[in-house]
Amino acid sequence: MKTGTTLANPTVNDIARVAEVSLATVDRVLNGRPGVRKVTVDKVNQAIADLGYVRDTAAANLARGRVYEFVFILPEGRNEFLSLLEAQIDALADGLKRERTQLRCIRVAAFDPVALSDAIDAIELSDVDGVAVFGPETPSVRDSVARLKRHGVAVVSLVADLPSSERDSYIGVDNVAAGRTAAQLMGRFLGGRRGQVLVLTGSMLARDHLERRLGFDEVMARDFPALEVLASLEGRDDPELIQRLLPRAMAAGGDVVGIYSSAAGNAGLVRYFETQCLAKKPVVIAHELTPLSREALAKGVFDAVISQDAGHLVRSAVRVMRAQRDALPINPAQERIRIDVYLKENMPE
Amino acid sequence: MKTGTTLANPTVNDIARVAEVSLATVDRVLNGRPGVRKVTVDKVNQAIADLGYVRDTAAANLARGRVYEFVFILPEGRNEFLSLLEAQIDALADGLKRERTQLRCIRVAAFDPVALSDAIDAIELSDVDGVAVFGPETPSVRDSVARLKRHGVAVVSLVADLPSSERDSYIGVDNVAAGRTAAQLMGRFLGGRRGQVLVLTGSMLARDHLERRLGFDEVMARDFPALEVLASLEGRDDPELIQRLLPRAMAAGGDVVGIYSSAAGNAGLVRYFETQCLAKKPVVIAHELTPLSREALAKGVFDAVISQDAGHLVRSAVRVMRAQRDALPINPAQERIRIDVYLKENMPE
DNA sequence: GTGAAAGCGCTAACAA
DNA sequence: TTGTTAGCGCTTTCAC
Repeated sequence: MKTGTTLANPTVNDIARVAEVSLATVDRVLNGRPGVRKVTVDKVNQAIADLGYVRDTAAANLARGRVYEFVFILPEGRNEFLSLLEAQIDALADGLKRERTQLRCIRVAAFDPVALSDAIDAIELSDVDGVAVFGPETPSVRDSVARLKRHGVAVVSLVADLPSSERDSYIGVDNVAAGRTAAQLMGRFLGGRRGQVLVLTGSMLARDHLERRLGFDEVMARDFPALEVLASLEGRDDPELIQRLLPRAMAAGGDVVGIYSSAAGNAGLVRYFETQCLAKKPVVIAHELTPLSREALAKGVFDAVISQDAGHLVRSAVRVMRAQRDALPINPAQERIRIDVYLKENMPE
Repeated sequence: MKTGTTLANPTVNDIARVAEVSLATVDRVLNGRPGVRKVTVDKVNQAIADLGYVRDTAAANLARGRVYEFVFILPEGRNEFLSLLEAQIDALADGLKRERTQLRCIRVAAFDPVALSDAIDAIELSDVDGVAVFGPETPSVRDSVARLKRHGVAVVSLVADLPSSERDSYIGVDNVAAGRTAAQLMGRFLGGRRGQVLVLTGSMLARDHLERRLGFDEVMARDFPALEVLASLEGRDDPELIQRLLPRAMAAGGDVVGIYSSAAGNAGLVRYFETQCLAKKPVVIAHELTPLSREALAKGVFDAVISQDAGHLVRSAVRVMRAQRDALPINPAQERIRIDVYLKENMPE
């Protein structure tokens, strides 16, 4: 706890005095603006180092009258997780107005790389400070991201990473680990039973879904060889489609003792259980805590839900983009999105 | 996303102009200072409402030259969770220096109400804005908290609540729910096995431990009648003591298939498993993710860990105390501390 | 290349 | 009871 710092923090005035230059020059050096002799720059930097100066961002922004403009690009589609995410963006946007920060939200056709890169390309570079992208990674998307970066726009990938693009960072959970977690819970909850496990996925294009499946298979194969994991059912996050596909798959499987719903579109799954009357309900593990999955948990239809906090996701995205724009450091621990595990007992609220 | 607001936010100057008063008067009204006629107050408030004014906190703090002073009171004792908490306080303190916020940390004898209230009473009221208290609730502690509140100091309870005191809010998990979660996991992981479950607790004085036990018993009795929950082993968060008590309890139990370690002092538990060589390892559920419990999880000594994020805890405490001091609203969703469930698959890092 | 001075939105002496 | 004014730490014209 002890601090050896002088109590009064040094200011630009102190730097100016020590370096024997004017405030304007200090500012120029501080912000890397041209038009200062090298010797002067050195003098100022020396003073900064000597005094242990740290810039007061609040004061700087006040003086600048700076307004941050961030845009979120989300897939279209009315699934519960997306609604949650958008609600959080709206809520934060409201609170951030007093902090000179504007949030905007764009929706593009889901699982459609062209639509996504078109949307990114349509962004007016001049009045945007950062872009948060939730969508599939393809060459055209990579190019669009590269264009943003070339123009100094902060870019983060949201929920699903774009690892080979130039995005500044990824805001979301480690989806492979999330899949592993689901598998561990599935295996443990099944407690030695044998049988088949059905996996519901969204799209093979979606990196998050793919990674979850990877992690799930890995742990199932390693730790629970008595359980047979069936091929994925591609539900495209579409409740109707899922509800249609499910009965067929369940029948074909033979002895399905577990269902892992690794994507969105839980509504279809829930409705299936409402209409069917199964002798022995399989263990169900799903993703994302939403009003729908909460109810399913409470009623015992879902046994566990793996989730990521939507509020944290958007707050984190904004913090990271702002830090990136201001060339300020971030706190990695604070920005790490946790893989939340919910049983009916630990649901928040 | 659409906003109907005028782009240029109204400032105190606008209010002054519209209300036809001076800046000083506006400021007085804004800050509820006395010495303004009722009619004038009304005029100003009218203008504020009409313009939809929201105060720029950054500018206000800049002008005030305000420095927040917050103190954390933690129990003494070198257990891993406390170290984690203190490390987070130190880390945040460092980052907060540039935001005019000072954090201090006091340690008082654990499980000792008198020491705690003495420590609270010793706080210099004049130079403290808020106090975060982690300790047992007793009449003397309640009185000490009341004294703080009388002097306008913000008070939050940390980790364990002081519900009948006048603390402004509680920063920590719902410990009853945490206990319930532990029980659900225990029962599910045991998958129908019968036998006994040992509960390790810290102190009967510690509200958090008590509440966890309550929740644990509730769910075990309701959902897993085949499992017999034994009386608590009071380990006082002391690894040595725990290591001594454990073998006896295990032997006495007969057929212990599960251990719920509801408090700190996991080191003793881990050491016990290192020395003993059990035929069939019981399912172990512990609290708080620390370097020690991470390793135990990774090695399969612990099966699950219920936790609360130490970083979140202290950031939240600071945000809440600051908001309280500034009479500003908080975002309850952001301040809600989650009950984290960790398996070896979803450990962060 | 460098500096003087005004101003961002707000607060706090000090006058009146 | 109210207003005038200087100033928080930083940026930014506009001169020199």
